[in-house]
Amino acid sequence: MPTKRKSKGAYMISAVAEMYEIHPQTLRLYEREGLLKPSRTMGNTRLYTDEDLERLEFILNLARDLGVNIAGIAIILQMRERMEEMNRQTQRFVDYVRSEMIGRMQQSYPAAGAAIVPMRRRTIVEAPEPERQH
Amino acid sequence: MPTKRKSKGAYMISAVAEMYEIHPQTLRLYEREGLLKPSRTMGNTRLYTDEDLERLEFILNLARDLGVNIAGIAIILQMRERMEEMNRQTQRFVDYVRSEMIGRMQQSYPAAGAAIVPMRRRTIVEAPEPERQH
DNA sequence: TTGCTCCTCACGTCACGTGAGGTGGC
DNA sequence: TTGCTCCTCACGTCACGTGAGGTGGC
Repeated sequence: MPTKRKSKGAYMISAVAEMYEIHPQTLRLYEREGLLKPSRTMGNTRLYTDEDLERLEFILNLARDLGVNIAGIAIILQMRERMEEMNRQTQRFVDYVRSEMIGRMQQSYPAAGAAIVPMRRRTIVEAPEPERQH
Repeated sequence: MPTKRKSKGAYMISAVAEMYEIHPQTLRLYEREGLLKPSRTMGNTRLYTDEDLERLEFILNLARDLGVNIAGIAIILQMRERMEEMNRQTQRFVDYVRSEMIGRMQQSYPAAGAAIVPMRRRTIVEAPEPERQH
């Protein structure tokens, strides 16, 4: 017996439509345009994971609140991924510098260690500001 | 006697329109929507600098080739600025690490210096790929 | 005067969202 | 059977680009 919710964190289209007050056809449109890629059951029914829903929330924020069209959302999604990758890379580099060099620095330049710590905090950037374009 | 070109690197609207095959009204529209901010003469005539034109090229790439609407372009422009700022900051940090620590590192861990150099090259990211969204 | 500039108003086109209509599987 | 799913086709609305029309300064 099918239910709207398939398993922990996997939703069928009508459940998602209800949760986000979005037309099921719109969800299918977003998939057709490449914004979402939900998995499917063997019977070809779409299954949205929590990860898909996080992505959907991001999409809806852009589409509804900011008025961005589908082409723009596609670009922004890939820029977001690139920024996240850059941040991961920067973070790895910062961690490397800290673990390999801080000890040595503290001995001769105690002030330098302080300069590295705030840098680390600023590298987390995930999404654009939800500012309204008048 | 007024000319289309005001001075080195400052263009009046019809010159810009001709160069990029864009309707003058479209340029005014982009300004009204906040994408471009050309300066003005004392007589209130728009003057586009080379910097404005670089920005315009970026906008036209998004609008014409990728089909992004104005709201999307506004978001993408501010994400681009943020990425550039992140890169500048990362670059400063990398330069700092290199100048302050490389000498010391080379003495005890010669391989570590090599790991820093490639990191520096990857931090230059300016614009999204000009891929067509089918 | 000429050829540019400024502005506002209005229209055609197209993308997006939504609805209808018909199908099929759990 | 019921209530979901899938799909395609079509329509209304709105944003974007463009044109017209009237103004003013170099």
